[in-house]
Amino acid sequence: MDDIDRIRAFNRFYTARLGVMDKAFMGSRHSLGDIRIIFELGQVDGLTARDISALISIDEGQLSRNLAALQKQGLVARRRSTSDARRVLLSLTQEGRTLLKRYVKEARSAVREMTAGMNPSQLSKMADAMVLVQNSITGTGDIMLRDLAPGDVGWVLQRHGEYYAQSEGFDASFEQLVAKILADYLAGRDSSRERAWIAYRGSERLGCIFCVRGPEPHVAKLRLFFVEPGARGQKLGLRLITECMAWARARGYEKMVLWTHESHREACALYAANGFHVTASNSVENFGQQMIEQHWEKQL
Amino acid sequence: MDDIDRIRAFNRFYTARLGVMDKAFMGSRHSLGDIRIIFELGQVDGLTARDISALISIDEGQLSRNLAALQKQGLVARRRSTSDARRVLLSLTQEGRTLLKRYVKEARSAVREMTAGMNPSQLSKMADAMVLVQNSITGTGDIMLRDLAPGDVGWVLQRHGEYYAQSEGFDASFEQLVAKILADYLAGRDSSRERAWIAYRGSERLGCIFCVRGPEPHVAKLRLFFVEPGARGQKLGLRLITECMAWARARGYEKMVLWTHESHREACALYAANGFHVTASNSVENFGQQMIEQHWEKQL
DNA sequence: AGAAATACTTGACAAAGTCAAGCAATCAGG
DNA sequence: CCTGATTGCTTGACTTTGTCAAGTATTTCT
Repeated sequence: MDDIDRIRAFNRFYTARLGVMDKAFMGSRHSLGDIRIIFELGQVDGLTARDISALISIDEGQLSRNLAALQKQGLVARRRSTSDARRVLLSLTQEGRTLLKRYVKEARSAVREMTAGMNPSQLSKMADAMVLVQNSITGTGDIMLRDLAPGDVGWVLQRHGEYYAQSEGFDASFEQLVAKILADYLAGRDSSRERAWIAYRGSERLGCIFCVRGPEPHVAKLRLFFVEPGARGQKLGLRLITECMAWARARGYEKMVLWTHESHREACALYAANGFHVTASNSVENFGQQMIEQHWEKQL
Repeated sequence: MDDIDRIRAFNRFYTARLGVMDKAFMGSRHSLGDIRIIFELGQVDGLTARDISALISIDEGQLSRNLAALQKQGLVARRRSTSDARRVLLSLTQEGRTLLKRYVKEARSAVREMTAGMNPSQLSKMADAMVLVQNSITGTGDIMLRDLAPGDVGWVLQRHGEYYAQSEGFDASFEQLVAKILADYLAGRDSSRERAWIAYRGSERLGCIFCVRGPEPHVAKLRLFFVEPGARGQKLGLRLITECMAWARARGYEKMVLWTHESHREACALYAANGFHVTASNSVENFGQQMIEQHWEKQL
């Protein structure tokens, strides 16, 4: 069962689920169409008929009739636009607003019923997953950077371990090295000269980079640079490196060094594009793999 | 915007999305209802009309007419059950199967279109999230245990850091301690006397427990016991502890000790229920909090 | 054997969806 | 400022889908 099939299975499942929840409105004197119209008007005042038909994909003819009925019931007010007499600006009347409130309540309790039996943390995990689905499809949501927060260190370790095991076949000794780097960072951090950034969107972590003291006082070391595969192609790596270099420069460092492997093509390309150059390169066996390690540096 | 609202927002969003994807079938000579019937029959042969009406929530009268039409088109075969002459067993004809294949193809390409612009890892992340939503609602999926795999150590650190910071206000020194425990475990592990378990469901990690060497050779130490809040109430904690104790016993340990805090009520209750008793208890300040630490032990 | 339940089918309507035509207001270009 | 095109909405005519109740044949229960 590949991803496409999993998505199709979800679609089928959720179609049925939505059908069940829509039944919550049965018994009210309004159809689902009417209710959607009321919801839309509740969110934005002064929509035109065309706006609504585009928003909820309803036929304009149908909508026209629905609106006529809602107006007759005293729920919706129509007034001609003064600037363009073709348009009819729609809004909910006071009565309409009251009804909307009742429908919102019913919708919420339908959701609550669907999620009965879930504990609060399960519930917000599910809501997180839904937001992720929504953002994946619409491609929205802003990526931001922050300093380390609880759980971040573990995430850095987890993703380095997982990702490099999967993509380059690194063995457990790599995870061990990362664990040591992180433990050292946490234990003996000089906060004026060292810091880390986590890139995140909502509650999802998308990348990281660390700036730590190098071998000499005026030299900074870039470490643990990582961008989630799913978040690549959005210049996030560039953003992290830029941020890291700017911070190091501001703290008085004069040079920045880093250690990596030739096989990390994407990262190396970024380093090169940002003015780093290779100072040493030799073939070694590390983490159970034959590889070419590289030392890079750049004057800040 | 609370969880319920986020779920409602998702419902609205996904209703529209499903509507768009259903348009993929427009132009075929079948309605959505017909297509659903064909899909169901494609999955299971020999369904009765009632089965289908229950599966896809369609009125029996409607279904009866749909089936009559599909039979007339030579896509569906109806035969009376020999054991119960009221029932009509339905199945796809060869022609029906061919058509189904075409529709599956169209459905898959509609999904692909919806997810165009996503890279493969984003796509499977989204599919994972969908499976999580589905499992959250249906409550299904088996929880299993395994030894550490890449990424697990980081997850243990991440969740300990996050969870205790949030629930008990522990500061970063706790994360540091956990990092050290894990780094030590990875660096100097005696695999015949020490091991760890991760509880997981699908690609989601739900809990962990570690068994390591204690102060004396015949004494085992239980550490880093954790169950995701969202996975509690399913006896998973008990399962982890039982597994851990059984393993320690089998490895020749005679006693098991552990260190915890009184505030971890749920865990303490589990320890007590499994024959542990408190051997020492004193008030200390740890991780930025005033707390009562406890030493527990149990003869294996 | 007779009442009740089950598995459909049919008829009669109501509701929702679709399509094209129509009307008034506005815009764009000479 | 005149004219054809476009926009925003409405209306009519029609098809499709959804709903409810009643009907038939069969089976189950007692």
